Amino acid sequence: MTVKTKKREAGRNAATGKRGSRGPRQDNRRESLLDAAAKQFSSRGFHAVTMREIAADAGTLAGSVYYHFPSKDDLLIAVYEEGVRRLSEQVDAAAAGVADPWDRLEAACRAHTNLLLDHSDYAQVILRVFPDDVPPGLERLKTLRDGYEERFRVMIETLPLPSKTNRTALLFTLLGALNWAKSWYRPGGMNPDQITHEVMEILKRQLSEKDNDQ
Amino acid sequence: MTVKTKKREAGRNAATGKRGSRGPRQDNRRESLLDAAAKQFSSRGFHAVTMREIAADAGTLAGSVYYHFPSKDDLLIAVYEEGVRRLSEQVDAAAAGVADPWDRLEAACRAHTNLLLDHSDYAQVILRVFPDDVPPGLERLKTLRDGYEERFRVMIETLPLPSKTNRTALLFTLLGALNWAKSWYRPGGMNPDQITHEVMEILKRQLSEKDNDQ
DNA sequence: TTGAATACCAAACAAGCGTTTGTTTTAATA
DNA sequence: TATTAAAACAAACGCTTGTTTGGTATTCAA
Repeated sequence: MTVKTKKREAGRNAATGKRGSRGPRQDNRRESLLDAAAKQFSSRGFHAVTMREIAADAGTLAGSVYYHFPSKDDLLIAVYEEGVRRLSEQVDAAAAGVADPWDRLEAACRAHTNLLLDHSDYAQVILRVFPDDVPPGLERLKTLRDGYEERFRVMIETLPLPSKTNRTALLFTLLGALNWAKSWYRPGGMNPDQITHEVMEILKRQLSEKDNDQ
Repeated sequence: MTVKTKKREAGRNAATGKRGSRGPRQDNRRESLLDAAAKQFSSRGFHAVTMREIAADAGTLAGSVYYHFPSKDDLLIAVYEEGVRRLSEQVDAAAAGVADPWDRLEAACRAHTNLLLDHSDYAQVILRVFPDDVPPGLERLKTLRDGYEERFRVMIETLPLPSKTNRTALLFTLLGALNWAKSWYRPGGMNPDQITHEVMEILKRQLSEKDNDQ
């Protein structure tokens, strides 16, 4: 369950100049395993998924997973990290180069929502799995999520708003609305872009500085 | 797993006039079991909790749970139903007799948020447990949740708003913001009433009819 | 072509799971 | 107080879980 004596120094050796050490092979199944884990964890939650199911999904056996990941907990953490990485990457790319603060925020939210609703099992794990599903890794997962959300806080900080506006509340309202969108995302309904736009309309419509007192 | 042949006709006999039938005893542990299950499910999720833990929490043994509930799935459904019942009760009571549409909605939201953040393990189960954690009961849980949320839809329907306002988006933004509030509910931070108020301020501030075009 | 590191397999392990069973204790009724 | 249903106990069941182990195949640098 908790951290254990690493038994086989699994995975890629970190570029030690050590003689005789070799890099990872090209046919190794680490990536397939991560993909399978992301798919299963995101759709069914951490505890409902078994190592045998993940392994089968990746075309291998439960025992073999342990060559790449020391435990089920670590496998989840690896997926979670990759999820945050991909979200950060997409959101930063979408926001980059957009000058207007509101447009920049909306572009970032659009990327966020798209990954979360459609395009990434990795990202969806972050919504489905609770940090306390994995006691040993709890703090690490919280830190990862906080680091990701930080960029939204900064974007909201730079928004032109009436000075009395509670920007913290605005941040959490925005994130809550988007992260909850899965429950109103039905086939035949609105797509991620539309959902994002509607939420932004509601939040920004009359929050712009000039229209208001103060 | 699925529905099974009920083996012992457990629990309260439904007022059959049958001779010799007796009602439930007063010292029975059904309620303690429900409480324990609500507490555990809400804080750790469905699959992470064992029947033995729930039983121990209620001061009894795993096998004894089956006198009151035919399966773990059914136990969850019972908790979920009670959660929806309590939320509905509190929200309806809070909204009753408030004339102004915005004030009524805020009162309802305040009740909702208070139960969800503070005052009810039962209510919190609804946020923590996903319907597809329990495949056999999936539809039932979805129906329960939808029925509960319906009252918010109705309250938003009666709000005085610019006619172009997307009320569906407003509903989901509101529910998303409130249901996500757990992540910004930290000791020393805002309390449920304050959180609710801040969210409402953001959503309603300039959405009132008169200030706007159309 | 060799040899050693990488990657995987196949089988087992102990522990824990939800559930069932047969029996015993407890409380309310007559 | 005797009776009977309600409730709980105690122990086991079959199965699944995450994980470990020892051996085998595969790849690639030398």
